[in-house]
Amino acid sequence: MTPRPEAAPRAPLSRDRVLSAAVELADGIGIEALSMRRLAQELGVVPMALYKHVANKEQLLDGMVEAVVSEIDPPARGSDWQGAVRRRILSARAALLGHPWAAQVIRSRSGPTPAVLAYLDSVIGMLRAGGLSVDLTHHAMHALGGRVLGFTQEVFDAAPDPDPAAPAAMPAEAAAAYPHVAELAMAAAHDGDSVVGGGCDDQFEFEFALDLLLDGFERLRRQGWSSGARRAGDGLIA
Amino acid sequence: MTPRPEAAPRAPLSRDRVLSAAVELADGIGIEALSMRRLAQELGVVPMALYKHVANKEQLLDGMVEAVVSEIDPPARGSDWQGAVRRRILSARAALLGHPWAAQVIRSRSGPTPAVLAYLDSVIGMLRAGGLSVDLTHHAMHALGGRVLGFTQEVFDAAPDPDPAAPAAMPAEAAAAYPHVAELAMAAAHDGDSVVGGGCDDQFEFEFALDLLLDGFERLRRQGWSSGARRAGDGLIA
DNA sequence: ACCTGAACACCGTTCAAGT
DNA sequence: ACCTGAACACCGTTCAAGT
Repeated sequence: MTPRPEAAPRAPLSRDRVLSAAVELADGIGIEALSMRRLAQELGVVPMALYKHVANKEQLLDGMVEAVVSEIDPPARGSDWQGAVRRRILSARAALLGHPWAAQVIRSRSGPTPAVLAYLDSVIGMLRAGGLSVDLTHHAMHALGGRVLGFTQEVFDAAPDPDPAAPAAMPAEAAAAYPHVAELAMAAAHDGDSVVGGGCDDQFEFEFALDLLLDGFERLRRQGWSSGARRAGDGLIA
Repeated sequence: MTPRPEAAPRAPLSRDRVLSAAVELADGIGIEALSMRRLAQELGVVPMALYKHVANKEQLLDGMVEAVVSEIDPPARGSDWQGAVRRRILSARAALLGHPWAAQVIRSRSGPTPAVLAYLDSVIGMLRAGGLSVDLTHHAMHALGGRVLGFTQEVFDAAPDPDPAAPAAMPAEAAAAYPHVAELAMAAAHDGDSVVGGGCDDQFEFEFALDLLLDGFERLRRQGWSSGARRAGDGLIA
């Protein structure tokens, strides 16, 4: 038999080629139809060949998340903290809008991948630079929830902390790479909480965000706000 | 062969028995491990027997959502609108906390089930009764996102509107059963949008919620707020 | 008419056999 | 040493054969 007549000789497989093919395929046929077998077929390769480049499907999904998150624009500089944070979050939203499956997959990961951590770190850094205390920054990040990644969803599915007794368990290298994340984790640790692990007071975080929104609605109601103004914040702060 | 020695003669299968067994099984082994075959085994029944009571797995999941949502406390009466809405949303959160898979499954449904619609209708009614305009109520519901169902997540995954040209396409019976939902859908329709379908201006809704939160953070920052107060809204409104 | 075993077209992944 | 076909233990669902 001649080797596969219709297919041009494919470039050799690589992790990058596998990941970008997976992203493109998920964009095209949807995340629920993406399978190792279907992806292999798309690459003109036997299914088992993929396992040379990703350990399993979980790691494939991790890699796809990294690919999408690295499309987010780097932070712009200048202007007030609210404008800077606003631009960065809207840029994340724009990046994820091109991949409708991405928010769901990010949420389904058990923890943040490095690119996600780096992005969160930069947003935290912007809030801190704007003068928000560590405490307020912590709760603000929870309130933003998945908005911080461009979507109206919590960033990660609730997963039981694998080791709740662990103190500020962030390894030194990670703390160096993500200093703002580390600062929050450290501060939360003396409550037995961890901003990275699942140890926060979820009920408090939930009510914090809920009350911010309810108070905002009440303020807009008193002002007779209507969406003609096209900006919720307009006129809110004297 | 004697018929299945260990199992007591099972009560005859019914839709309710199938659904509550599915909820219990998902609570126990996780939603990703819940399969038609596993559920059948749990009920001491051949897999195909389930298909007498649910058309397919999608309809099984719909039924599971209905079961969980019907656990939400009915609305309490009295007190200000913020307190009433707050209590109802926290009750929804409490109901869903007992079923960690529920938020994810609700989001994965293509549209709201009747119990979900009824719940949303009641929350909308509370906001309207509190004096919020139809317009503000509409955006408030989007801003609350999945909080309205007890979790920090958009209620439904973005799905392309099957018929974007449809006008306020809510059937008369549905409009009668869910009058507050109908009011919002009607108001949004003249923009070519539908609060039920996917036709809203997502970008506006996203920025509306984002700006409410950012303004809230800024207000707290100016006040030197710290979480010792344990309530984000404390002192926000004069 | 009702129920159900076998079959179909899939999965992700292991493993042993081929080169 | 590398690659890969076959196999394993699953899926949801169809369908025809049994009662």
